[in-house]
Amino acid sequence: MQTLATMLRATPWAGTLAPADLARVETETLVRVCPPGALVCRKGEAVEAWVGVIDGLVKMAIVSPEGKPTSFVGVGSGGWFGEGSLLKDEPRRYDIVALRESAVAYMPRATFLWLLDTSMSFNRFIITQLNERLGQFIGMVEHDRLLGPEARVAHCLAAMFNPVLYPGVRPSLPFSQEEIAHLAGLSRQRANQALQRLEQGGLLRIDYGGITVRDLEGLRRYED
DNA sequence: TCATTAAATTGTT
DNA sequence: AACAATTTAATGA
Repeated sequence: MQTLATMLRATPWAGTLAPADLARVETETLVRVCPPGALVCRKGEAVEAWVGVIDGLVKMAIVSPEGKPTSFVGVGSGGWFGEGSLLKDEPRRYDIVALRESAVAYMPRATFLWLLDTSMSFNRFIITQLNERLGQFIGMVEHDRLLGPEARVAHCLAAMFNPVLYPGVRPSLPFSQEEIAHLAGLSRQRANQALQRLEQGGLLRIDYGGITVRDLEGLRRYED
């Protein structure tokens, strides 16, 4: 996944578009390369585009008034997000931060709405996307209430490999343990211990500055 | 290419 | 939250 063209070719809805229409989408969509730590989108700004990750890794996050950062979801290569805010015509509610150098696509609102009006498969894709996202968040609440730290981390990482939401994610994720802690809503030392237990269970491998998933099904099914 | 230093990340208390 | 150990990146010979 390196260019907008290859990303679009891999999406299910692009295949049913007429070549001219696909070309139009490609022309109207902007691509920007964001260095690590850069803001891809700012909280509070008007939502003028649907955002896709061509290559790289970004996260949705906010900082509390006290300055405590909380991350919600990571989005890897091939993922799109922001359709909810785009449809509701509201200001963006989260910051989007690049975790490493990432190529990001911005599809203008007009293009997005035009696809909604003209392409049935695009509509189906959006419905599926919203549905998957809903399921992801319901799962997060459920795990947050019922399961221990190890399972929280496990499910959090497994969610990064949802093939519907993030088609192009590779098995190794450059997430520092601090990032994982933010994503799972844990302190860093608790996340550290959880990761070590998961590594002992053979579910993943801890690398410097990241982790590699070895048993995705095991992570999905992990329970205390 | 190798050695030294700085910065980031991790494991532990 | 703070510390020490480890790994990577950067710098210069």
